[in-house]
Amino acid sequence: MTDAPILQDITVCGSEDEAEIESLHNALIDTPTANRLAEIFKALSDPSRLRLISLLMEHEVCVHSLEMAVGMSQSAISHQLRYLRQLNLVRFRKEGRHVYYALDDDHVRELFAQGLLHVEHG
Amino acid sequence: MTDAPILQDITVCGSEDEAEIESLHNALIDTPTANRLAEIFKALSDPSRLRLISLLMEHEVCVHSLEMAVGMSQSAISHQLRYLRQLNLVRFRKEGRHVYYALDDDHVRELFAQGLLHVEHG
DNA sequence: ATAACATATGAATATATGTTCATGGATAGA
DNA sequence: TCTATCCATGAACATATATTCATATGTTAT
Repeated sequence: MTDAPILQDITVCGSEDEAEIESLHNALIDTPTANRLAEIFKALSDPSRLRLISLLMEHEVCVHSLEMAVGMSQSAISHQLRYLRQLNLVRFRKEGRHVYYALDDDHVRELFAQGLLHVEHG
Repeated sequence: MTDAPILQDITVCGSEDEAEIESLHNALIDTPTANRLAEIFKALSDPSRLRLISLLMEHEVCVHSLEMAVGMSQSAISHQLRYLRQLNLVRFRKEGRHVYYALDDDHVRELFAQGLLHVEHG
C-alpha cells in the first residue's frame, strides 16, 4: 500500500478528461482521515457494542444493569466498555460499588441514531 | 450470549424505579436490528474501504482508476469491491474490459458524509 | 472479620478479516 | 493469432477481534 498514490497519472478509464481526474483527486480522503473515520465506525461495527450503546443512548447505566439487560457476560461487557473508554466514546462515574457508564461522544450518538433510522424502516 | 434477556428482572442499580426499567427495555435494540446495523457500520470500518467509497461518492469509477487513485493492489481492491457488492452497497456495470462501480446505498452515503463532517472539523 | 456483591483485567482461544500471491477469464489491439 | 490489458477469485497467511475463564480489587452488609 503506497502511502502517496501518484494522482497525476490517473486516467479515468477511456477518457483523459482533466475534470474527471480532478474529481477523483478531490474525492479521495487522506490516510489519517480514513483512519479516524474507520476508528469511529469500527466502534459501531459489532452487535454487542451496539446493544450496549443503545442502552446508553438515553442516560447513564451501571454495568450490572447492562448485564441484566443485554444478556452478555459481565466480563464481555467490561471488555467492551474498556474498548469504548479507550476511544473516549463513553465516560464513567463510580458510586459505591457501582460504576455508571454514559455515552460521551455526540458523533457516535448521531451516527447510531441515523443508522438505526435507516435500518428500521428499510 | 442469551438471545432473550430477561427484561422484567432489570434493576437500575440502586433504584427499582419502574420508569427506569421501562426506559432500558425500550432503548435496547433487538438482535436482528443490531446485526443489520453492525453489518452496515462494518462496511465503513476499514480505511481501505473508506478510501474506495470516498472515490465512489460522486460518480461511478472503473476498477483501474480506483487502483491508480488509492494505491492499493488490484487484487485487494477487487476483494473489497466484492465485499461491498455482496452487501448490495455498490453496483457495477461492464463496458468492454472495464467494470464501473458506483455506490448503490444512500444509507452508507449519508453515514459516510456525516462521519466525515464530524471527523474533519473535530 | 467474613461473606457477598460489583467491576476490572490478563491470558487463552477461536474466529474473522485484509492482504498478497498465483492464476484464470474476458476483451481490445497489433 | 498473439499479446497486453482489465478484472475476478481461491488459497495462504498474518493480524485483529470477541469471548470465556480465572482471578484480582474494592465496596457493602452482616
